[in-house]
Amino acid sequence: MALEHAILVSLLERPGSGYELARRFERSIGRFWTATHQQIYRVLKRMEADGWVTAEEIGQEGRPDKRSFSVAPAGRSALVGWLRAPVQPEAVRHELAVKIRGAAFDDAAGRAALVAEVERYRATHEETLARYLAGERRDFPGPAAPDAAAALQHVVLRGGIAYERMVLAWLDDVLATLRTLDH
Amino acid sequence: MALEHAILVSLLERPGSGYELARRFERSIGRFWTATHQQIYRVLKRMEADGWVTAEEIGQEGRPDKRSFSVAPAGRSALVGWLRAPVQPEAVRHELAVKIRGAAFDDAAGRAALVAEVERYRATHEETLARYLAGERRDFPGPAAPDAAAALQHVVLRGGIAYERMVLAWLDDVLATLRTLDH
DNA sequence: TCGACCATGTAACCGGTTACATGATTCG
DNA sequence: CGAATCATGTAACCGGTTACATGGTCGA
Repeated sequence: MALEHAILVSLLERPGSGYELARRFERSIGRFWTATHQQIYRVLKRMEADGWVTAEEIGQEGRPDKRSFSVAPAGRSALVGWLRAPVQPEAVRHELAVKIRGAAFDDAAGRAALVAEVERYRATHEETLARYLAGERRDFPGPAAPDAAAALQHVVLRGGIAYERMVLAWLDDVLATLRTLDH
Repeated sequence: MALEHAILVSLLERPGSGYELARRFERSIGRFWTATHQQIYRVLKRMEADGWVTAEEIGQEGRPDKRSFSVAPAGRSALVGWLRAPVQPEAVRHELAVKIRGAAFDDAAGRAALVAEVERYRATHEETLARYLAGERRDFPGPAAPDAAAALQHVVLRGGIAYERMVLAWLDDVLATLRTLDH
């Protein structure tokens, strides 16, 4: 249960509305923690009630009003407390790996369909990698990051890039293995 | 929702009781799909009611009886149907990445504690990699896998190994970055 | 005018986690 | 004699997903 903490980090990096948070979760934060806007609004409401965040009403012309959230002192100390707690081991859920082992119990036609599906899946990871690399060129062009927040954002992005490269290499291995079965 | 399917794959590879399944989820299957015994018993009950699996009562001397489950034809066709459906994109949940970005909002003492925590975390991944490599030497010593099921199990294991190596390299990057901040 | 985007929510459901429970055997 | 392992569950809770809802603006 760390959606609260992911939201706190994002709001400390820059205050914003629930909608803006949802968009950040689609982009940068979503690399390592996913959340839908419904979930974000619900958690934000609880965090506001607990005094972790405060909202500022911003009237906009030609746009619906938005409520911009900032982290309150209580939220900041809740985050620091969590930061210093032990890291929980990740719960892995990799559907494709289940399908690959399951392919042993399908016929050649089914395996051919899986090859096509893995190729499609591989293309989405190729796109993700390209997006990360473009983001890296845009946000971290210099030799070293200027401040702590940027340096840490960069190392997390490098983790995403390393993950995507690993997945692509593994998917090539998977495709070669699947193709060998029905040569 | 694919715990059913992970169970079907495991039971097709070898029939077994709920307890045995739970142990397999701790070991091999747990690499890419985690489940507790409570969850497994619940799902198994539903699968039995749906006719996806059948149970055989096995009386054991000096041990409680066990119910060994096998995949029924309906379960097999349910699995094949699922195998041919598109792969859902993975939902990533990486708590450590949230903490690393959060470290920008803690002080030097907090970051030092995080360094120690990352080192501990790194050691657990080192152990996991060693376990995978030992399993690979034990189960796949030859040059090529004899049958489809083994070849596919091996490629999934290679994925686990590649993942662990990537994580270890990234954690070294993280540690170097954290140490640079407070030089 | 129609689709895309801005902006914020409610409600129902379901799967996963945590806590609790039982009872036998084997081994040090 | 106590800890670990075998073996199977129930119950409560909570977080995440899916579906539904509203209403305005901007650009093609």
